[in-house]
Amino acid sequence: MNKAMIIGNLGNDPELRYTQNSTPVATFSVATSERWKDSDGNKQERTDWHRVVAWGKLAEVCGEHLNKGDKVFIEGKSQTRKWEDNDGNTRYTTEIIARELEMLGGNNSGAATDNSSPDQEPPVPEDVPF
Amino acid sequence: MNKAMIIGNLGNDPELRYTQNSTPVATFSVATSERWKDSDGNKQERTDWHRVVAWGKLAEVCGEHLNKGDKVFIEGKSQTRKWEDNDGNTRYTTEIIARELEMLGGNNSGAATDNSSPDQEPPVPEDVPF
Amino acid sequence: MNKAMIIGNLGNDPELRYTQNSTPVATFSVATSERWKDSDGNKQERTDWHRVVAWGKLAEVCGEHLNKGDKVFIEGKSQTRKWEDNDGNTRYTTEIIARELEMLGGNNSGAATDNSSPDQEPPVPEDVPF
Amino acid sequence: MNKAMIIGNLGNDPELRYTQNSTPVATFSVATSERWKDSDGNKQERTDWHRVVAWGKLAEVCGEHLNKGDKVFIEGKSQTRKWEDNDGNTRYTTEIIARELEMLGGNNSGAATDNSSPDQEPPVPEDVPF
DNA sequence: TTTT
DNA sequence: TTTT
Repeated sequence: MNKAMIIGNLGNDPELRYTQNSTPVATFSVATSERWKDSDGNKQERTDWHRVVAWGKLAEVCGEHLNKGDKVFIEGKSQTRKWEDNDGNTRYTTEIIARELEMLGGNNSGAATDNSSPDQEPPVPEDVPF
Repeated sequence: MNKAMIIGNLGNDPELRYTQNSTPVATFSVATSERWKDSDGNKQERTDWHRVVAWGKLAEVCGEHLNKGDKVFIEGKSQTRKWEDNDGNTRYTTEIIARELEMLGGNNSGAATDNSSPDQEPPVPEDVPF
Repeated sequence: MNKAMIIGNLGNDPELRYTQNSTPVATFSVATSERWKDSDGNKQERTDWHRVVAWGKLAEVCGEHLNKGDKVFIEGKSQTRKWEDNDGNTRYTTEIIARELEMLGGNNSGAATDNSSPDQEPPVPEDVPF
Repeated sequence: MNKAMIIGNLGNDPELRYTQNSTPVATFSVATSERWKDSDGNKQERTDWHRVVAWGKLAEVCGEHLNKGDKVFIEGKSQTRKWEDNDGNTRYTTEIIARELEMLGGNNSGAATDNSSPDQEPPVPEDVPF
């Protein structure tokens, strides 16, 4: 078993691309938050960002129906990919490969704007058996 | 919600350390495997490695009772930590922070030997609120 | 492991009671729905009702903040209780004993009205170790 | 979402039957156990029995490879079925409809013997869309 | 680096 | 980068 489940909000609009095989791939980030009180009784908060990858029909559903800010439930598996940065260093990126997705009614108010050009990102996922 | 659940085998004996606060921390890796047939009917297999971190009493249980090769069920959350490698590059490592652990009866035959000195590892997790 | 996780809507306001021990207990029902297309391409829908029981502080949170129609995520374990109906027959009721609960922003519009007096219900859960 | 996950041991050999549609159905029971210390420091233990139903190909895998005593991980959904007992009373039975199953290496020693003829059981599950 |  |  290798199972990841998150409920959180999209930090950006899904990016929908296609592999050389014409398989649709959607990628986006989801933030989960936890709140607790520390030993001094002060409120603490932590946000974790999860990279999510969806393949096939699910990727297209994401591309069409998900927007920045939306709250979603995602179930999938956690996988770590190897890639090389510009300096030839080996890097690892862990992603949730989505298998199921439930929209939980989000903050669709206002136009979602894609956040582009981060400094350096891992490459687009390659085509793999689903 | 931010939930990770895996069933897999330990790739090494847990390393048990203590933060400056004397909080026990155990770290180890767990392999999950999936097998499937590709479109040509050929058997495929993929192994994913998960870094696991346990805190407090659970860390001590891991240090005492878990060994390389053991099969375990682990439930926790997925968190990504930032660190700097020797060249001053920012790196990210995703870990499962264990909350529950169930031993599933593993391969305790033979002495488990710790695998030491990988090229470069992320630093030991810092003391954080549980 | 014995884990139940649902995302659904409350069918009634939680009933908050107290055991002889003064331990708070909240009970309510949650509906989950699934939709699919059958082999003839017709849309099908199925709703499942889950009895949920919360104990202690979580029971009080439920009593204060949850209302009929609210959408929630609930994690807990599934337990089956034995009881006797009015005719002395042994009956079984399966419940989710909640451990974690996340409000997902529901249908708070309008006054929530409790659905009362079903024909025959299982008795209130007894006081048990948490 | 409606998700049930258990790790436990089979209380009996799976019963494999076929619906009028020739769809295979396997049914069996799985025990999960929890152990804890009560407020007086005494060890307590509780066993919960879960009725599991598998359909289609998964049912056949269960019929062929699972035996009484085996340890398994099961993932599925929780559903409650209505039926009538011999006195015409409406009864409800909650089952886990399995979607995934992982064998965890169990107690295959000795011949597994089916436990037969309980007083009164719910009828065999009907054929439903998967 | 594990295991089947 | 999200959300409450």
